[in-house]
Amino acid sequence: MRRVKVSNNVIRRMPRYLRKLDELAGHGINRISSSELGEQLGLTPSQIRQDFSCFGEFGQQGYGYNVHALREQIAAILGMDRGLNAVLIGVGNIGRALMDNFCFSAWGCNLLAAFDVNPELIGREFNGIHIYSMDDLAEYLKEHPTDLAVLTVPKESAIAVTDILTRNGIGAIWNFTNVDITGPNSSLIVENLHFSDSLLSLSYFISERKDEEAARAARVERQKNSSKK
Amino acid sequence: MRRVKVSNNVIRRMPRYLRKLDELAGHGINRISSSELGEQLGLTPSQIRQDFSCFGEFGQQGYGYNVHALREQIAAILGMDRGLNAVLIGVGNIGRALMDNFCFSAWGCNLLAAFDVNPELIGREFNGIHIYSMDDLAEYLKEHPTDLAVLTVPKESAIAVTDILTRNGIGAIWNFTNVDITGPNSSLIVENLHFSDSLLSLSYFISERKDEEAARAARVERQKNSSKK
DNA sequence: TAGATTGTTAATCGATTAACAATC
DNA sequence: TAGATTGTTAATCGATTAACAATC
Repeated sequence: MRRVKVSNNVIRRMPRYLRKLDELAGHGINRISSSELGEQLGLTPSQIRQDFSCFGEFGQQGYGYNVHALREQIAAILGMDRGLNAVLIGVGNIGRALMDNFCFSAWGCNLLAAFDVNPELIGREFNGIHIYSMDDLAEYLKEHPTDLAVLTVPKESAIAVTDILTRNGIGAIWNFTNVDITGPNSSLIVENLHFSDSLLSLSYFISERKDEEAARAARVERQKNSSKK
Repeated sequence: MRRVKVSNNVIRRMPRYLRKLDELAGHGINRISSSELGEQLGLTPSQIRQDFSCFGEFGQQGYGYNVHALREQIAAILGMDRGLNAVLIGVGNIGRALMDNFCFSAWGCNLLAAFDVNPELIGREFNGIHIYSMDDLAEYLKEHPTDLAVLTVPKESAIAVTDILTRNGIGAIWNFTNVDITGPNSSLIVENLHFSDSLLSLSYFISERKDEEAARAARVERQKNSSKK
């Protein structure tokens, strides 16, 4: 199915396609053209066809795409059918929120265990997930091959925990800490979810708009003044 | 300070620069060149200089950049000195985690109020933030000009709540729901933080690597077999 | 002054868009 | 068959990188 080296931008669009297709399927729509899909997603039809063509030929001339079939193709491309095994490190507020409310299985992942240093949490279960002591992490990973670790520890321990994880064979980290954990040399796959980066981008766009509005207001004001004399 | 229309990519790099500069300042470093910064961030010196030059001239030939001064410039660019006012809608697990643990003020935002429909939550306070009834949202927004809303409601109510927010003057939303809330026409600023999109991208990269490894293993196997005969 | 490093202009590279033959 | 729409090749656009004069 996979062919050329696919650019990051393309990959980041795939989950959006998936969500949209699920939505369409939910509305009972089972056929869609690239132009209609583009309309709904704010993308050009060309781009959509280019994106899909990185992975294969999923459409049919004169018809478009079958919503269900395309959805399954994209799910497979994203690896949702692989049942990746995950552990979660750090049962603080975010970790807890993920354990309780984030449906890992809906995205093809199995969250199998959680780890924390807090004795009050160790041994408990949230949403069916057992919480182990951090001391048992290395041992656990040796016995249970694990595809990814969800990193929700305080940022102070992010680097140290990453170290333990990589030394014990973890190849991918979903990083919720506000710290960059990519070692320059390592082949570790890191997916960052930096809340603060996201908020700061938003802050930028809000500020930009405020500046534009202020500039417009100032222009109007100047005009009023100059027409007064 | 601002000059040309700045590309999205540039803006997304700014928070990373900020974090790195904070880190450097924490280590007592007060001078850095674009090449050293590039080294540490995995970017080319050219790109870094280009990025900064979108907003002004912050360096000095033969010297480089003053860490503290540059940090302040970037903070200002991102709007961290504006004290944007925020409300949070939906005090579920993620909402709660943000209220308790996310330091809005560290990023120049004031989280001033939260809203929920749950009578057991209404009237309570978490981390000094009062929780109001959703019924009071429209009224609150009329009385308190608010720059952004943090959307942490269940995805079923995301669209309806977005509607209320925009009708009452909210111009920007930090969207934690797994739903696209951008109306095609509206000028609403939306910053998405889609957990599932992020996880699926990670899943893709893990799958890609697994496929590569499997392919390599198969190649080795074939070679072994062919050399056997 | 000589060395270092910026800010900026030009060159390259990659991603998006347009066009169109293939075909359902 | 005629109309629609794909997959793909070519053209355009934008972003990154390289080069270098300006200057601290």
